[in-house]
Amino acid sequence: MSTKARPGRFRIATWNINSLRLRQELLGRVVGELAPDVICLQETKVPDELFPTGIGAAIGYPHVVYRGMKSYNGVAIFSRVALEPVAAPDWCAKADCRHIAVRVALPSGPVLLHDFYVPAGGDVADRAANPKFAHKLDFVAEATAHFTADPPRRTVLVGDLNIAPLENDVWSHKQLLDVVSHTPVETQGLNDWMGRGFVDAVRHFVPPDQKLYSWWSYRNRDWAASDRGRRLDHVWVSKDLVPALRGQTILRAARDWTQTSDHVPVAVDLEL
DNA sequence: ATGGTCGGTATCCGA
Repeated sequence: MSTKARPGRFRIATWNINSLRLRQELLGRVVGELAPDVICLQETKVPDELFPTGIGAAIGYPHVVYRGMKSYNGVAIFSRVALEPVAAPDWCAKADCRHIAVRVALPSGPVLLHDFYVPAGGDVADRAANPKFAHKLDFVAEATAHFTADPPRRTVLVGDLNIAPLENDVWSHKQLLDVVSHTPVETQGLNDWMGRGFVDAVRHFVPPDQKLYSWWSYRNRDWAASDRGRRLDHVWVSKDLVPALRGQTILRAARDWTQTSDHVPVAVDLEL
């Protein structure tokens, strides 16, 4: 599969950039490698008043929406085609900038696009003992309820969902069953959410017996040799868009870039 | 079994 976008195709990428200001140049490098039409970011870690507003135009993405805060979280969408902001709720009654939504003005009609940064959930997989884990489960449950009331059509949902749902979305299913990101209560929650009318667009192309990761911890001397990855970053499409799916790319090479994020970009192509 | 490494406005917390 070509890694370059082709005419008539709509390529959407998602990347947990782990500080937009620190990695502005790498964002340009992602654009050079993938040439997505739209790129969704998480963990921008920049408050709106300090957002680097010039970089969108500088890398060929004049349409930019963002929702950030100091130090933590933050999401942003850069686009080559016009975006219309869509109201996004506060989840779990927290104004913590984990979701932004837009309509993408494609010639064939608008596509609704959601960019999510689901709470990581802390270290202890116990709702009662760990408020961060409770927040994560509540966030996923609220999002599920949201899409129950409003089933998706012509919708793409992307982001760092911080859950690796399949056995081969982690380097060791057995060893990670008790580790936050792969516990049964989380994977069940994620599957319930996706079940509200979405399809896993990357797994549409890659069979479930094949290992697939988008994140490797910084705490590993040699991330590639140990390859203890997890697939935390996802692209879902509403069921009506499944016939339009054309391909997927996980830019594993980006994990080797100098001063890179611990997540790599994930892209999906649609014929729309 | 343990601890390992990042980024932010930071000498700790979140990942």
